[in-house]
Amino acid sequence: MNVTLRQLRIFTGVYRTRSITRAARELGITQSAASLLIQQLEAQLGVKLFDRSTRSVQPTLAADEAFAAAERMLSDAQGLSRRMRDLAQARAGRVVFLASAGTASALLPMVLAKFRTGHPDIEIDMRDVAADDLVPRLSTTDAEFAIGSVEGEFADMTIETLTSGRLSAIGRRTADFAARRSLTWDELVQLPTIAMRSETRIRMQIDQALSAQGKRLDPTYEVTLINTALAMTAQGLGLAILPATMLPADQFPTLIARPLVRPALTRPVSLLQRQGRTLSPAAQAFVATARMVLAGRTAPASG
Amino acid sequence: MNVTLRQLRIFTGVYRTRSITRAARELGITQSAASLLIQQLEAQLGVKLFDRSTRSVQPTLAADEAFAAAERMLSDAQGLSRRMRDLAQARAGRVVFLASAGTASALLPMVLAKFRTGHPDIEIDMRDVAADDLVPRLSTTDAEFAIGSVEGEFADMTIETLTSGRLSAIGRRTADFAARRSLTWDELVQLPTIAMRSETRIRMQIDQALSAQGKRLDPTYEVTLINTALAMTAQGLGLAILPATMLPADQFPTLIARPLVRPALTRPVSLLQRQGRTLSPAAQAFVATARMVLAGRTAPASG
DNA sequence: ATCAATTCATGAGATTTCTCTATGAATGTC
DNA sequence: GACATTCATAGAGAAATCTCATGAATTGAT
Repeated sequence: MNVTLRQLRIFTGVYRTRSITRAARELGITQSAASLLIQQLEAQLGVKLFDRSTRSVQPTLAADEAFAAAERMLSDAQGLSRRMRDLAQARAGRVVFLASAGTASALLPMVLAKFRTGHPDIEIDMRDVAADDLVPRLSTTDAEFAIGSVEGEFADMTIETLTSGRLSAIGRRTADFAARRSLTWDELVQLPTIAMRSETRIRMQIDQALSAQGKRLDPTYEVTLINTALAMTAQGLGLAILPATMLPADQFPTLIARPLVRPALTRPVSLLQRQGRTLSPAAQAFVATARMVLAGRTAPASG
Repeated sequence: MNVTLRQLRIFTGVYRTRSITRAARELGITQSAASLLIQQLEAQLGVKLFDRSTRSVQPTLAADEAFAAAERMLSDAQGLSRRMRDLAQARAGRVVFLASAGTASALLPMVLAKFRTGHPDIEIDMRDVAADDLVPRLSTTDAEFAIGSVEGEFADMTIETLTSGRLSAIGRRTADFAARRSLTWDELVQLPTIAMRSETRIRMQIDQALSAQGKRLDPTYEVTLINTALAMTAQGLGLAILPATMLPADQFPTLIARPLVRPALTRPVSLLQRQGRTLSPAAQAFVATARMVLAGRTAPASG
């Protein structure tokens, strides 16, 4: 057999209290059990640890040395337990995940803010990545999950839609615009529009869908960053063509979104995970927060 | 229950080999036992440590952290075992002991030399002390034993005579002197003599014994250090009056000792130990060496 | 597609280990 | 000298741990 932490625990107790009886009481075992544990430890280490008589328990020199080592191991053990408990309760740890550029800039900041209030000590490593890279990167890096607009099926991946936004026209809350329930893509032709540059995934989805119907978006402005589009819209330069989910209400209180129809397009925001890999508790907590925050933003099934 | 080293041992094995079966084999237990231990550890830490399927055993992030801590504890445990084994076998450690000034200078150097050849890594802390202080110091300091000329009984102390030297006249190996079997104290009066100063224990013993018989030593020279007396003798300044044990043959090859009689006096060299306190293995080894080396020097019972 | 092989999980039973109670021996106290 | 305290030990019972047998999932080969 081998040295056990149990033996070390009683050993340090005896060492400190200079009494088997007292140490046993501390640990909640009987004196005889403690006596036996000490004898075992001595046998396993091959060293006398205490000179004991019925009246006194004197540590030997070897015990002095052993004590230091034992204390260290026990505090390591306690540290390990505590650390693991913190991890389990998502009170500590680190969340490494991938986010597509659009999601990272427009949608995740509010998730991050919410998460931080509940889990202030968890480190977050959000890596923004081109949407096409989400799946390959997730397979190869240490990221635990990915959030972004991904459609289709992938081997060894599970996909869960967190929210999906209808492609919308976003504009200032004018009486005119607010009165509309929706707009058609055709109507946009007559209006100044701000769309994402055609290299972006959002724009590609739009162009594909429209061209299938023989239509075409011809924006007044083309930008790279979602925030730029929104800021320009807030300035009255035109209507931003974006998924409704991408509009942070608190940041742009003057703007409202109206769905675009004919065709109605939706853009999902999905959570990707590697199959058969549990998320760390911290990641689970983060995902839960994301679900909660984003669920409130899902567009109704139709409208 | 609590985390055990056993669990950590199998945990690190599984972590390294990525296989419960292989780790179990390494530890010499069955796969099912290993599987169980991992489950226990997970339960106790409250964290999933491996994502396991029948085909793969993937450590989680928590496992990465736990592994480092576990490795540390295990290597501490091994270090402890090894260190204790070294101590037990007197391959390491430290011997702290007291020696009376005379013993320390004349008798112990050869013990130390012998001991060092057999136990090169053991540290020695020899504290030389006035003979009267041996007992009180042994009770209060961390010295494990004491060597010196002590007679009588002491509470809580055991005394063992290691060697005893007859009080002798030490002189150069002249034909005249070598022919003598012994000398009487009375004969000394006509010879030049070198004795220890009257504050020393050796001298006090002599003076007491002689005065009981109405005699008296009247030395030509009085010195403090035994070595001084011997060096002077070697120069032919006179006969040194010392216990025969105090003559290191290798250091003074020209000198020989002849016992003094009427009265014949002996001076023991004793080992003092605290009762009920085991010596450390290193100290035991040292004491064994001392017994061995000094036994060869004990004067025959009479002659 | 089927079959064999590998690997992990689980349940039952056996074994080992642990712990407790009871008791004895030693030692210091009043 | 009686008493109280403390450690050691023996025996019984409880708890744990291990092994064996088996099942389920997955991979690779035929």
